[in-house]
Amino acid sequence: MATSEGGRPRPTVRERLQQAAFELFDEQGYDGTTVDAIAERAGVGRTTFFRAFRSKEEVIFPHHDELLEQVRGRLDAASERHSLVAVFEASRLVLKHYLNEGELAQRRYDLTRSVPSLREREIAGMQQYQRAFREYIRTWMGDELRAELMAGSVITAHNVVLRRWLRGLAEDPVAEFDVAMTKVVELFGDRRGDPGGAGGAGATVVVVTHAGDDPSSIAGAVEAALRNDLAHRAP
Amino acid sequence: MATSEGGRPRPTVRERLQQAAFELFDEQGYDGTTVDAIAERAGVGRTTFFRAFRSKEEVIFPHHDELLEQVRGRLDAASERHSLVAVFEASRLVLKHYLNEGELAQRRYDLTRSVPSLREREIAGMQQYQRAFREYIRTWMGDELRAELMAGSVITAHNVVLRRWLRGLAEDPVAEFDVAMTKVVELFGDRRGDPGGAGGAGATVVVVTHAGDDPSSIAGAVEAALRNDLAHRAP
DNA sequence: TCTCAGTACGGTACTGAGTACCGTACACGT
DNA sequence: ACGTGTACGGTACTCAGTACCGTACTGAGA
Repeated sequence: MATSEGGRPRPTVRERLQQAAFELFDEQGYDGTTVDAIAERAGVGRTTFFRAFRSKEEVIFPHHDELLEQVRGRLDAASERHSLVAVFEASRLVLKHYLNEGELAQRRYDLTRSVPSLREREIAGMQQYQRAFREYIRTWMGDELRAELMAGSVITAHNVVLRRWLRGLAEDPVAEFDVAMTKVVELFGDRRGDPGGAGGAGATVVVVTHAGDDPSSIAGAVEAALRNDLAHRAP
Repeated sequence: MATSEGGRPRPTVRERLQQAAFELFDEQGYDGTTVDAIAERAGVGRTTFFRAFRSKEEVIFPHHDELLEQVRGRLDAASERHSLVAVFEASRLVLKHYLNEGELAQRRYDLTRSVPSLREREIAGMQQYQRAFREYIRTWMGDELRAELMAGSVITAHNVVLRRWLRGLAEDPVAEFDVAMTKVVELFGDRRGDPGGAGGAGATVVVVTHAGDDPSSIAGAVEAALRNDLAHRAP
């Protein structure tokens, strides 16, 4: 259902609302657009809008809750032996989600940069990921402060790469993500005599975190990551 | 003005509103309290409330803007030679602000833990400090990612100590702050061959960051910091 | 075909935050 | 006494979000 048998799939109410909303945001700005106007352009009633989206902001952050659940699931499913890899895979999950959103992510980025309330919302959302990471990391790492610092660093590294991609500065964001995560590992996993340390660091981890992906892409990603890494290392 | 000559200083409208607001928050919760109710209990009109506070949330985060300005000022005033110390002093400024707030900080903490919208607000506020740190650090440190990670870590370390104090777990939060910042320095300032590195690490920095404080308290703080540090270091 | 239940939708009315505007009282300096 | 600024209260408005009700469509079973 929601797609008639014949021609192109008929957009759902939710999709029509989202389309109308972003059109109006472009034309009049976020604050200048009322929910009534969105519903009217989508050809539905105001009530229907609030049935499709819990709030006006949720039009812009549509799949946040599901993604958060996926992240938690990925972390919970990980065995204790591969905790660090689990954190990487989970944060990579977030990055890939944004990459898949494509244009929507870009438009949201523009909006969050210009509308303070949306920026707050986005930050708060990121904090939820950080919270998930933090709680998970703390279970395997004794040090509370250290776990907190690492969780924050994972999120930060993710955000740096994501922002670069959103600004069109990153040709291969996934490779950059691996480089960034490698730096995080160098920071946290490469300690002197620390017990409970996270094992090896550097390019090895890059390969491991690619485990769930298409094998043919691994070689290229590693190559790009190493090239990037070397460029940063010794100038 | 605003204090009559004679007995105790007459509370300003702003103070009366804040008092009334927190009373009602305790009695009925944040969402269950309307601005009308706050104004009524304070004995003023609704309009006056919005003249004293820009929003209902601002009753709970009253001096945020000023503090942010102080942080920016402290960073801008720092000479390039002591960048790391400037970051520490600025983040210490934030911590001390909360410590000085005393009971208000505790009540806000309780509220932010139970009301999601307030938690978002608090997180967004912290992000502004992080932004100030990030932009400052990036000017002296070439590496964007590294600056971002460090700024995030400074904020995180601050928050960990602050939360411990708010939960009544920290006897000497300032000393714990110094320990936490020392760990951050170990993480970021103690690199192998990195140029632009942040010089020495460890307890030395603790002394330096105390430069602006009462000299008599330095000895005790250093002693406490070292004791704490040793307890964490070799168990 | 009729009926019944579930669902999806629209409409109305309400609460509450935040804004704009106007009127007024009470401080001052002259 | 006379303006003048300022602080305050009141009214009326916009808009997000909620609650509730009525109705049209749909599909299963008799």
